[in-house]
Amino acid sequence: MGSVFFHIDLDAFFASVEILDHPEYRGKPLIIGTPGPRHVASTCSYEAREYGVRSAMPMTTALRLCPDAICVHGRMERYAEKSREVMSIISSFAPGFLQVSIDEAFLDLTGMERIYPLPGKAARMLKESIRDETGLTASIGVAPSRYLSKLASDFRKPDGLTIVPAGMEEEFIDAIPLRKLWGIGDAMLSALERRGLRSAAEIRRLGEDELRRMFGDSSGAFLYKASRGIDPGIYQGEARSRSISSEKTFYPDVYSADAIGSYLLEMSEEVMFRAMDERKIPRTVGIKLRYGDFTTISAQTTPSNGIYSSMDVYQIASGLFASRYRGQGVRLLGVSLQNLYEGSEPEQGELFADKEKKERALEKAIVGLSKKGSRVIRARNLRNG
DNA sequence: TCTGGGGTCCTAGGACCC
DNA sequence: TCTGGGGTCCTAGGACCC
Repeated sequence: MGSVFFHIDLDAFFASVEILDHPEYRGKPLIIGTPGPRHVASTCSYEAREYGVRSAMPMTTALRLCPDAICVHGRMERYAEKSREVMSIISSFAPGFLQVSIDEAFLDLTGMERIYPLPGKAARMLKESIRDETGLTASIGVAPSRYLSKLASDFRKPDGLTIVPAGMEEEFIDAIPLRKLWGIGDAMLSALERRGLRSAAEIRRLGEDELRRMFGDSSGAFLYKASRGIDPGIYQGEARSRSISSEKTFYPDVYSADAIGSYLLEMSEEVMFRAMDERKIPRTVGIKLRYGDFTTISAQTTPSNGIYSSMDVYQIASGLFASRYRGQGVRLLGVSLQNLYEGSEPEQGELFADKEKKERALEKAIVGLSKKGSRVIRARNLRNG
């Protein structure tokens, strides 16, 4: 009768793909990440986890914990390819498919008792198909809400299956530490602790109005629902692109104005090419600037003239940079496009110079070429072109 | 522990409008 | 001239996720 959701989570996804492609890595501690300062691990094998290595951990720390780990650079294109294989298996298993990241998806099996009378058995079948057809293992959570199914898939890993039956929602939530609830990070955890709230059961004793007063409307409503296992609606928004960004951390810090200029140019081109590829036009350009002491500054502007070429982006980004920069070593630079709307041409009646038209035509040609696999995109070509 | 890169969403204040 | 209320857009910063 009630709702039935699956959350499917691939185990140590990047590391598992590397092991598939390099069987000699099997059984060894493996880290996806570049050794050296200012790098972090993106994933690691379960063998590495035994040493305490975790995702997002600085590589220097990871290698201190596990000096013998094999480190490999991430190969995003290969992972995306493998992800498509898995997602096609999952999406053909049942309707109500919702992919939420490269290695995770939801299925809605509500009302499918005829085909899958036992959700647990269905989940085992799906795990087997994924393993047989791709060589990868997945952990699955089965629960009456998306939110709970996501927590359930993480409950037993790797190759796990956790079922939360209707009526057991609160018991299950109570078995999970607050910090592991989706949407509760370090800041929220401290805010809760400051008020003596250490468990979902304690949060549940407070009314929704009280929680909203304490934590604000949005967080209050979130806590009220999450502590009861009700989906707080985190995955409801349609998946559309709202921003495109590129950023880079340097080691050592960068001081040279020339170097900063060429990085801004390169990143401006990269984000604008991606926008054109998606047939989007940005209304806002932003920059991000981080100094050696980790102070982070962001700035954005929405020019009335419109943004139609990567030279527009570069000029705006340079202007923003110049107006904020306080002459210290730069640890990180980033360029972003926001407020994207559909379209590949300027609005009708919009004024723009001949030069702009040519610039845009040239860039469109380059996007076309790069789509065909050609590797001709180069910042320098445009600079004097 | 010395802190990536790519995203989404929220908040708070100010400008501006009716 | 001492001063409402609601709405929208913009900016800067921050929390959170994978």
